[in-house]
Amino acid sequence: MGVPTLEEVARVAGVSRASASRVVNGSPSVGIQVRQSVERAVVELGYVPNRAARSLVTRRNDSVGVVIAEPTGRIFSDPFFVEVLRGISGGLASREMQLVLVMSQSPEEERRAERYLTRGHVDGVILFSLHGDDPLPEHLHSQGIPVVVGGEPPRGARVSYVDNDNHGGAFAAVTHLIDQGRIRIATILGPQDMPAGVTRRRAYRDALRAAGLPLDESLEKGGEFTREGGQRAMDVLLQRHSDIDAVFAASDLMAAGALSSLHAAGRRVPEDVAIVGFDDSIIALSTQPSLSSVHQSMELMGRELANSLLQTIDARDRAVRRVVLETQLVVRESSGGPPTGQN
Amino acid sequence: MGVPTLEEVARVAGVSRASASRVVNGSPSVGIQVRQSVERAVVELGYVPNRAARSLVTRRNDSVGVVIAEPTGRIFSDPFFVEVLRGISGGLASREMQLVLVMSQSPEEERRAERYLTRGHVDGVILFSLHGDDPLPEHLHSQGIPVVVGGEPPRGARVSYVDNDNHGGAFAAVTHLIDQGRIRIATILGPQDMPAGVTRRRAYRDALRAAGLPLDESLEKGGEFTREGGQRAMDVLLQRHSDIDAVFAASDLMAAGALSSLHAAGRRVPEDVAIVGFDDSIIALSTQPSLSSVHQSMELMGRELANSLLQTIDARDRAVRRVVLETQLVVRESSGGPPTGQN
DNA sequence: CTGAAAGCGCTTACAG
DNA sequence: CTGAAAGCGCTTACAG
Repeated sequence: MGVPTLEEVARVAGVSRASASRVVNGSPSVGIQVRQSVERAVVELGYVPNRAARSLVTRRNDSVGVVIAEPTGRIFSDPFFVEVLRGISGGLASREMQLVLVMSQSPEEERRAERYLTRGHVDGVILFSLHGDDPLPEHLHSQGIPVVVGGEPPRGARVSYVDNDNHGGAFAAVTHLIDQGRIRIATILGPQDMPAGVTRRRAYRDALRAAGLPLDESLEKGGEFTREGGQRAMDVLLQRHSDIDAVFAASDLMAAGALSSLHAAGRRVPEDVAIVGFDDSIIALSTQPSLSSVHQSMELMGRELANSLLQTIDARDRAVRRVVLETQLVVRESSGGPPTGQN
Repeated sequence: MGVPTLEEVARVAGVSRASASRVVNGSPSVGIQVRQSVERAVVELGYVPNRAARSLVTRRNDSVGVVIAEPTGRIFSDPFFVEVLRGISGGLASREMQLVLVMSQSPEEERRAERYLTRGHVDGVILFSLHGDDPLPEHLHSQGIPVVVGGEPPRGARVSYVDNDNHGGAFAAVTHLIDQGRIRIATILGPQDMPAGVTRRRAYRDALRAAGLPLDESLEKGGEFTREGGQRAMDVLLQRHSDIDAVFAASDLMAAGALSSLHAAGRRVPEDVAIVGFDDSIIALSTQPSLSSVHQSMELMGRELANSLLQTIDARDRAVRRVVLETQLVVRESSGGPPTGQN
């Protein structure tokens, strides 16, 4: 007994193994009679195709690799990961494709991962949370492996990607502060070796410019993408300019740090200084006061990543697909929104 | 050309396919001569075994399924997930086992996931973040599939598991508050349909009892495992007892909510009320003041989950393995620790 | 539309 | 210790 095979399905249905296979794979050229009896047999026996056997002949795997390149310790962005994974999982589910998760924590493991991915174990690869100029996406792509990247890919990598509208979101955030009558608006920059960091800075400047406000580099201060980084940056900014009345921080975590700094300096938020973060992560609701922030849907990004990859795999083309997802400003207490738990 | 096969390796090495296979699989009964020439050929050709072909005959998959049963929306515990995944990934890496992630977001998807897992697509399953009395672990186990659960499994499921020492951690937290001279110690309970919630409550009581402090049920108040839940619970507790001088919250997120409530009520933390959370998540460092909390290593849990599962798979036994991981109290500002960023 | 047959790349008794 | 051979469960030209 054990697990039923196609052979048994065919026998029960009274047809050849080839016909049974055609029905199972939805081939159109199958007689209605044959189809029905095979379908009945499948149900009766509880038949499920053996992936390995199928894979051996089709040379497909019905699986995609998902690479999280984040080294340990950069937990700050963790809350995103699961959301993205959820989205990918959802996007893959309808196709019965499985999600093979690859996390490399050491250069050694990274090499192993790359070997694994290039040896035809997966039909395509989704990469996200890339640091700096990671050569992996271009590398995979040049080997003919369908690849799509979450976020803007490293320079020089001619691969498909799905990104959030960082510019639009940051622009809206700064414009919101301006609309509140703020005129000395500082910014806490994200890492300038990450595309998102660079883009959010550009949007900050563009928004000031659009409003006719003067640019002043001393109102910009970067730091690590951490709470402490945000706190220190805010300390410095306050020291430079005691008249700052608003801050746009490139991440919620940095904004939370800035909040501490402002608190320590005796500034009231939002009365003295208004502040807006970016991510709209769980942190935005944990701070006191609650944090205005730019919302981005990481689950949607995951779903789009899956869709893009599936399209590339199906099309077998080498076209570069780009998708930019809308972001949205959520106003909370820290920039004058109403108190308490609005979602 | 294309990908080299065992056949080619054998030809280059001048041996039979069977011998080549034995070398690749590390069989001991192979002559040194044969071994060396095969190894050379493997390197020369860059040979990597075809998983599908191997799987077809061995009836193993070299993959384990990881199920995250968490429905969308319960993001609060997200930061854990990636850490656990990282641990699992690390634990699996040495064995070249792949991690197939299964996230089901609807009952429909859950059925599909279960079908997938029971059809021999994976060699074993790791489950975590189970809610209530999920029948899945027992179900899989009864079908002979190696299973290990992260956290205490649902009642009635006789399966292996890895858990954090919830009792020890909570006991230490409450004892710490007592040591600080606090005598009216309230607790914000976690969901009582989750083992962790029940155990932490029991530990709270045990600690009070051990110190000779009276038990008082009106000092216990539960709520959802959210920030708002914590806030509301604290509101109620303060209303019941204006003389509360300490709080043990069953999660950091609830503690953050309690902090807001205390703030709104004009209580100073830790001067008037000391507070300790549980999880030592990123939230503990985002609050103002920083939050004392019980640390648990979710990455370690992941690693142990992988190890346990691998053992079960190898042993082919049905033994129930239990591992309890140490937790550790981290004292920060909210209970009298020194200010600012100690890790 | 349907079936007989070849073959995907590997492992593993079975002999020797 | 080594090799010839069978067989894992499936798909897919190829004929008809």
